[in-house]
Amino acid sequence: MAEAGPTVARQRPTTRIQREKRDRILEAALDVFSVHGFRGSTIDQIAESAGMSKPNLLYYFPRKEEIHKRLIAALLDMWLAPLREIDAEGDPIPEIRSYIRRKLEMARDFPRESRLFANEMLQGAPRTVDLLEGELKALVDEKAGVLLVWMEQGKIIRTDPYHLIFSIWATTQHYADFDVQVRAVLGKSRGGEGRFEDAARYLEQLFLYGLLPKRG
Amino acid sequence: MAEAGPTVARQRPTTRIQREKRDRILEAALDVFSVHGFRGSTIDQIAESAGMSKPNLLYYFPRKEEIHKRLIAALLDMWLAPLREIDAEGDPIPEIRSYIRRKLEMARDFPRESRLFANEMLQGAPRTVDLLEGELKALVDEKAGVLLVWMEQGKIIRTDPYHLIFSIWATTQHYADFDVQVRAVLGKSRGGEGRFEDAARYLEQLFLYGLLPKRG
DNA sequence: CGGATTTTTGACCAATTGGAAAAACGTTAG
DNA sequence: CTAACGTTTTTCCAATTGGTCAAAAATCCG
Repeated sequence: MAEAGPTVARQRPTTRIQREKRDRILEAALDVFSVHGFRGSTIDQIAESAGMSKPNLLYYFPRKEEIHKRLIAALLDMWLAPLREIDAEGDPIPEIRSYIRRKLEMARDFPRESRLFANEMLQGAPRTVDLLEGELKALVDEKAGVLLVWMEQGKIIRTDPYHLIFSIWATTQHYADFDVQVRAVLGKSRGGEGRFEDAARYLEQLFLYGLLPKRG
Repeated sequence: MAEAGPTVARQRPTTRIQREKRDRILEAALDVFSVHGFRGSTIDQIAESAGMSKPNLLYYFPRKEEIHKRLIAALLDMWLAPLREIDAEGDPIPEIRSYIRRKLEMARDFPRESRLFANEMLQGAPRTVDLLEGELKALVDEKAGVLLVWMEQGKIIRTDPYHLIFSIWATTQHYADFDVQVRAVLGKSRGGEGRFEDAARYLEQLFLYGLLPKRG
């Protein structure tokens, strides 16, 4: 009998308004969550920042956690893209250099995403642990393998590939997560937009040559 | 007339109970604030974690912000101690090495303090900005000067001393702030207690030699 | 011991929180 | 145009929040 027509409620297509509002909500939520964390953020805050009423917002995302989950999922994907791009067939040094550069650009261009992630980590990743142990670990394992090969080929120094990756994450994300501190320490004169280029230059030196002057 | 005796209420000395309870509260508050941030933490949570009732807690610290302020103040002092210890008269390489080591030990032994600080930074340091621009900046300026001298003496590579300090902060604190992620990625086999020694070895290599293999 | 002081409790409050329900309002395809 | 659907607002709710207050209980000291 079923073939005669749609008897069961079909997924209605999302309307223009739905797409627009959902986007506005996610934008606003990113602002709020990235600063105050999940528990510290309120639906009211997000709604106001998105320019709508709380019940109106809840019409699009029935609960607070839904919004947060969506943000985290989108974020992780984007966040790992640079790591995915590391090419085992490429030249080690340029590959690592451009990985660092891309990560630093992300810290500059998407600081809210970085902070959202940092907030989640600080809280023990209650809503993200599975992804970390699954998708993330798998990807890092793979790239750590690539690094190991490069080390065995003598292309880069023999060292711990996992901690190498951690140190790239740490140094680049620092400029998003600890932005206030960076600005405060650099002061008005050097805390301007130039700080990312300075950081890029410094990090390149550090990762390639370290701090010891060349001997001989 | 006033000399005859104490007519105005004197500061009574703090009792044993006061000292004990205040300590217990600060301990509990560190647990809670370091995970959930200021806004995400509740007095009830802290009180329960400290094993006392909310009104009882409020008897010792009349408001939530008071507790947080005390924690941040104590923390900053402790946090900057290793940087203070950098000795302009000392040998650059050992000085920097032991600074890295000390910072890493702090991330290992005081992860809650590190996370409390990170939380505050992520939120834009609303209760800490003054300290950052004052005390902290002054100290970093001083030590950046020391590093500059070392660079001019050819003892270490010529580079940006501020970003050098940032990179040490970032790489060491990462092991406290992103602990969940580090454990998840390293997995059960390598995520155990050994990870700090591995990190120490790796960071020493990185900061001294970089990733390029020695040529010639 | 006994009175003064310190500490703890229980009851309470106004504001805020996440969310539900339903009515009112818009939009749009037929 | 109008019925059906999508959207928004209004009203409401119970739980939680930071914090008060007076009374009760515990402690301290001579």
